[in-house]
Amino acid sequence: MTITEIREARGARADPEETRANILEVAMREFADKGLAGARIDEIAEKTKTSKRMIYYYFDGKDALYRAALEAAYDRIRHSDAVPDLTSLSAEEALAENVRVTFDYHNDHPEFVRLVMNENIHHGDHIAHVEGIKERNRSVISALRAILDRGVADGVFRAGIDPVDLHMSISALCFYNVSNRYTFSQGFECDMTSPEAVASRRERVIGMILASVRA
Amino acid sequence: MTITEIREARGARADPEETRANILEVAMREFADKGLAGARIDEIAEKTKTSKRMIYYYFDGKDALYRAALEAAYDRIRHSDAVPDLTSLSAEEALAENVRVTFDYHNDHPEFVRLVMNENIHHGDHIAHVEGIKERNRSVISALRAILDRGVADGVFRAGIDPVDLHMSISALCFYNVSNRYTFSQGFECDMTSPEAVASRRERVIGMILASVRA
Amino acid sequence: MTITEIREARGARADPEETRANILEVAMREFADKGLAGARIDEIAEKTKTSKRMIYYYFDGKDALYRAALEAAYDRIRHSDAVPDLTSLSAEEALAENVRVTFDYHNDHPEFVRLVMNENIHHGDHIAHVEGIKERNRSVISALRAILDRGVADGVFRAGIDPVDLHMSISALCFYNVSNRYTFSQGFECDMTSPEAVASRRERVIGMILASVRA
Amino acid sequence: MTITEIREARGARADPEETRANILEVAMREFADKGLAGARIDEIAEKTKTSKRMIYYYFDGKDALYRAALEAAYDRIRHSDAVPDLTSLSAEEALAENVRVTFDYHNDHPEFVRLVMNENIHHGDHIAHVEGIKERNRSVISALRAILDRGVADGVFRAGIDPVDLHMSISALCFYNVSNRYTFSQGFECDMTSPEAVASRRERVIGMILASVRA
DNA sequence: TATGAATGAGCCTTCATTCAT
DNA sequence: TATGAATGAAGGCTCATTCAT
Repeated sequence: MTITEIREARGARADPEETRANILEVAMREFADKGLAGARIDEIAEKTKTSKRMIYYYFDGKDALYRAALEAAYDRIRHSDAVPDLTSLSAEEALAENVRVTFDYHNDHPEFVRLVMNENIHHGDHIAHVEGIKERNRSVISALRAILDRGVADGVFRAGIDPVDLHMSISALCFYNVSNRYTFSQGFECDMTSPEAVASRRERVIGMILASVRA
Repeated sequence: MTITEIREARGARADPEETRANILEVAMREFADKGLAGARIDEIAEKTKTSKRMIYYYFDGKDALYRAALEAAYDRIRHSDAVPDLTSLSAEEALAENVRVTFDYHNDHPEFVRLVMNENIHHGDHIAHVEGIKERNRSVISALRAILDRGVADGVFRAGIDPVDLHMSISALCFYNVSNRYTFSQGFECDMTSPEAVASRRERVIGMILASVRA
Repeated sequence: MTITEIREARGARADPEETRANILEVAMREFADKGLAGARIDEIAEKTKTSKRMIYYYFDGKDALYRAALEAAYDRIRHSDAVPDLTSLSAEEALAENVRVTFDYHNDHPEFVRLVMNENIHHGDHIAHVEGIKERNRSVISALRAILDRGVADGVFRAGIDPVDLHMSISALCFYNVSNRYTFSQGFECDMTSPEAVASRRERVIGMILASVRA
Repeated sequence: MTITEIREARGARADPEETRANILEVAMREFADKGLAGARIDEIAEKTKTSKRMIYYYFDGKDALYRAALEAAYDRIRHSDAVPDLTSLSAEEALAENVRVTFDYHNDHPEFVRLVMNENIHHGDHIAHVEGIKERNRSVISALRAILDRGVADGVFRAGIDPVDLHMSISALCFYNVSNRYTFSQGFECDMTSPEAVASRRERVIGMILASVRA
């Protein structure tokens, strides 16, 4: 029994921060699952520990809640160790690790992938309001650039590779595996979610990216 | 004056096929633009040459119309020459051309890409009902397999490459460029839609795929 | 039994114009009774022969319905013979008749008075959108001016009286009797609605106006 | 630094009377501005120096607060010198002064006028609960009666004038200028609020009242 | 006395769908 | 085949009010 549960059992109030976080968590799942238009405030409220009214108390309405959920999803990736320190590895190993971590993050956080899909369905209307994305992205790019530079210096990578372009390729290969899971696996009658399928696909993606930068 | 206009001027009935096709065309655009939940029957009807009632006459309701739109989108790709005859080319040239055509199809038909995104948002619930997809896919795979086999025989491609896996990579790289256009270009402050950006990305995607299969 | 009632008894549809008019009629009464903020769409719908949905079909929402009700109230006064032809009467008799008609119109149409009160509560925000008011007002003023001119020519009225100012006085005395009925009659424990009270007040108002213009 | 600020800085409690008065002041303005149904407790609370909870602490709820505001408005008029001692003036001068003061009071206290309008919108439901009104009114009437009697004795006023009826006329002319400001000035494209317009209207109202009582 | 958090009822509005002609 | 009118269910949101501290 957590402290909060004890409190609640005693009829005491829950922590406001917790209430807010709980709403956000549920909203993230619902918006990821059904999209902005498809999600229902009532349903979100029901799955929450509080009432519908509190959604309007802590957030401002459906759109604002969606934006908050989007922001939270990006926030989470920012504060994860999605891009660990790879300076002790060789350029090739570092790039491989970078891809591996990216692949796993997508695979482990389908709700993030789906929120991004959704945002693209909405022509990216809300993402501009989400702070901190560009900084995060800049650090991703500079990490990649460092690896590329090292690889070029070591004579293992080709020169002239644009890190943004490389990131796009990595991202595309990692994203698609989650985003297009349903249509692809149905259309081609193949498994994309079993641990084995995931593991083997991950290795192939790493291989593709490495092959694309080799000298 | 078109034939239809003459007919209408004479008080004659509009061509049922044309009416149906018109509704479908509008529905495809609307569903691609806003998604299943976001699109509005009223709005679709308004952009149609006929009335809302006809949507229910020709189709069965919103879901059925969405399914019909999805089917039409896949139908269109099937009847396009998206996979032309490449037997006269070398294995490498054939694969490059295959990727090029796929890339261009995605780029030229964002509504198709967006409908597929949407279908994945809906967990692929409707795509099973769409006929003819699997045949199309089988032919895509067998075409790729033929190219791979030829390349292996010619000693230019590695052996043991799974054509489904290769198609997944091609698809991912082509799809992402359209599907994640909004979030990626905003997040990384780069252009993804200018003819130059598209052309250079296309070449890089081709290069990546070729590099990944080379012996 | 009206034709419409017969139709309805037979299960046939009511006349759309009638439906619209019915909604408007009910809305006028409700808005007059409770004000814009106090009136309830649900309650209006309930008192209607149709459903709530139809309010949004024929009008656009609460505000638009309120505006339509306001417009209808002014429309009604415009098409009433509130300002009859008085050219056959003497200037004094004409002015007296003008006041009498104005007084009676206010007394007989409290919902009009109350809608105007309401509009003033809302700082006249909606009245600007109501067409035809100014024309009506101009004709009211020109009628008064004609009477005044005649009276001056006949030597019975003072010269230099502003017809807009005179109309303001007439309007104030007629309006107040309906608008402030509740607070005044309670505060001063007097009757303001009995036929006798109305008749005697009407004569006094006429007397005041005449006294104010006499030479 | 005010005494209250010093108190607050020392962590001392605010003066209860002051808190109450502050709430009432804000409430009066808000109810006058938007009406009972249109005013919002939250908005009132926000404009207050204290919190929403205090509204329920000091008053009982929205309706009670509205009643208190109404009462305060009447209270204020009661304790104003709206009806000064006029015994030293001639009957005509006294009546003129009475009208002038009444006119100015309305003009200077639009929030009072608007609260009364509102109360009439609500069919005078709350005014019965407001104490002290009738006494005030009785004194108004007896003051008028004294002036009338004096004027009759002096041979300048007609006999048989009902002071309540006279007060109704004075009130109507003074009230309308504020209450119907928005619709009248818009409808007749005239100015009703400039100092000049107010002054000239005031003189005409005085003139009308005097003309109506002259022998 | 004071406050932020919480609530449920009810309000305005929209949606996909069907009916009568 | 075609259309304007009609509908009920549900969706998003706001309100006055109360609770626990």
